[in-house]
Amino acid sequence: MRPTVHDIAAAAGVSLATVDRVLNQRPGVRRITREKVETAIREIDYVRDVAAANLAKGRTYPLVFILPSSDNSFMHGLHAEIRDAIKRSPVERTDIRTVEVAAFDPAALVAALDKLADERPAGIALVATDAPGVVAAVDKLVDDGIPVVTLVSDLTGSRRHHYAGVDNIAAGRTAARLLGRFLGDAEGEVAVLAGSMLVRDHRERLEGFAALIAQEFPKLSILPVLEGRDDPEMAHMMVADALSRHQRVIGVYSLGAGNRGLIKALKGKGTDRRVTVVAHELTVHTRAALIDGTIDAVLNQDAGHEVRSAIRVLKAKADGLAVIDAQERIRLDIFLKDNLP
Amino acid sequence: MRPTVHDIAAAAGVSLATVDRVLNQRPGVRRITREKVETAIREIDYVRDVAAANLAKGRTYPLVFILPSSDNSFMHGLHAEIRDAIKRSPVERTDIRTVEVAAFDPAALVAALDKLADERPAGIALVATDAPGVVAAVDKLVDDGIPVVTLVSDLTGSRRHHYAGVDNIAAGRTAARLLGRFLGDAEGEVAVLAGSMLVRDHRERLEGFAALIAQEFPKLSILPVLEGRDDPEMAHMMVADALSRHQRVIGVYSLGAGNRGLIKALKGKGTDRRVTVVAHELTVHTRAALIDGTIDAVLNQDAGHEVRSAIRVLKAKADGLAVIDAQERIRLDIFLKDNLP
DNA sequence: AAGATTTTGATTTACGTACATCAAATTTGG
DNA sequence: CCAAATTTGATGTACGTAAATCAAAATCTT
Repeated sequence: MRPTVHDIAAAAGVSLATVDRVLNQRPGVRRITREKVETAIREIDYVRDVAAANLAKGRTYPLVFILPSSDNSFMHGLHAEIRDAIKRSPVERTDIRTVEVAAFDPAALVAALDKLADERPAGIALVATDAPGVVAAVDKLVDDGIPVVTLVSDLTGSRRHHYAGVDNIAAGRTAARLLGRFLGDAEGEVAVLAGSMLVRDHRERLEGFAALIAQEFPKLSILPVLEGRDDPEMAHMMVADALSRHQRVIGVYSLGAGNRGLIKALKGKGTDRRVTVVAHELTVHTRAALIDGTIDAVLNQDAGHEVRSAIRVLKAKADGLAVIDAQERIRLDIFLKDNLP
Repeated sequence: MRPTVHDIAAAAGVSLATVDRVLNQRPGVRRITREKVETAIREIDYVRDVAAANLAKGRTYPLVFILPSSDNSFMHGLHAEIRDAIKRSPVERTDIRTVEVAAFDPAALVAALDKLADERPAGIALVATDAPGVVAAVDKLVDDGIPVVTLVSDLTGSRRHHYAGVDNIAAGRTAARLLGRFLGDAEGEVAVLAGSMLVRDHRERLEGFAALIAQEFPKLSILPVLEGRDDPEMAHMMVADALSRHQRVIGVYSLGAGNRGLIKALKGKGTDRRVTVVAHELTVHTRAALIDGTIDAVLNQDAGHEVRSAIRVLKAKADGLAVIDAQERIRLDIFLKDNLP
């Protein structure tokens, strides 16, 4: 049988009340006694029954998700997944609230974070905007003992407890290798469609992509990045224009969220021209394009996994428990038309 | 606040004891009363607090994993993951036992399953061997109300509650497309190395692979399958032999677990010859081969995810709870050298 | 060594559910 | 309509932990 608080008391030769004081860090215990209890805990290999503890405390986990108010299908998907998580709240003892913050606005994000410091939720998940002020605000929360995880976009240099998202440099490299290998020996140009170079994940994807193309596929040259602001109209115009102006374009890497316009432009081009396309984010549109052959591969991060992982990690950190690293690693999914979910 | 049994009692106008009788299916409740309580449960949207219930019951989930006694690195990995799960048992209230059964021996598997019917564990996970007798044995367990999930290898035609594994036909098709696209316009032969065609997952992978090659890559022809029985020596000999006898081999699909021999054979061949290789299962060997360029892509199923998913599903089924389908879908991982974990 | 202070112990209640027991009420059978 | 059988209610204990209270003991001050 699993050891209980009673076993600790017996092993340490103290009363239940003292064990409780130590376990819950209540005052009024001498150093020596505290150490005696802690030794006993280690020796009998006690782990607190979190379920029983939560029952006794009537505990819930107030969690806050800070999200940019971006209007693209990935963010919509993320919101939907959070709503699903909220539906599961009674069972999971969570109490999830979302806070929307203007996209790419470090000051607004810092303000939101500072406000939460007073509120003291059990944990915070945020889609980070990369700026020194944000790093400082996050570190302050961490110092205050509030678990923080970054979601989708990481915050390097900060002491956040965890990052629930993919490695975007690796994603860019993977896209480059797929495109390069799919194109074989062909020589030509590659167009890159991004949302905005102000976003860290887009920058990182481009960085990885460009590096690997330069290193391993010298026959391919990358055209200046098209920044479509994840807007269908704009992306359509830019891609159509690029395809007509550069007849040597044989590949496209779409690393942002504005794939609707891209797909339209690709379908509009002459059917004689074969363009190999790698895009990010699996949506109804990219899925259809994958099936009809307009897109050759889709890289994806599963928003549902990211949200559930963030919640699991925040709860675990709040309880001071270990997380299963392998379980919480967010994988970069590669979809061809044959392994669609 | 979440409704409790007291709220049910109040809503239904009965006593707590009656609610308890209904909830736990104890006898001595009139039809009408039972229905009244059930209506109340639905109306106030009651969900049993599983944590509290388990606490009261002192419940643990006795689970049994039935595994083939195969000696390959994937199965070793699976065993390791189960051992990890056993370490988490105190926290997860599981009590996991593994049963080893001779590989590819339906009779032995049926015997093991029948034996478990008496033991009545809270759930059973099995690596299925595909045979009518096994289907019948599994269906009997299901009829007895014991949750059953298949692991790694499914059992079509049975009424198992869940399958924790990948779609192997899709895996074969994905391998075919990767190989076909990587080879571009080249014409030549493709060698397939399998463990044994007696194993369902290997058969299915081959089926998907051959179908897609025939359909979309007519310039490639598939050589007769090499059955290496997942043995390094044997695989080495067979592949080396095939490579020397068939000078037109430009691609290899290794769909089994015996990649050590394959890698050795590939490294032994003349360096002038370029062979594109897609293999299954990420191990230390395939990982190294991917990095040094001997292998071009690795398809993988994460044994840890499969085990944890199986456990979650079995517990949920035992409690009559819903599972999050998206969370329990085991994905086919595609690894290039750039997105290795 | 007396009193003040700190530390420890003993005990109780609570969380939401399970399960058992006994008494009371209701229904059923004859 | 009475007795027997069934159904329902009332109540208490338990699970492992949290949290509070009050008394007792130990330690510290001077």
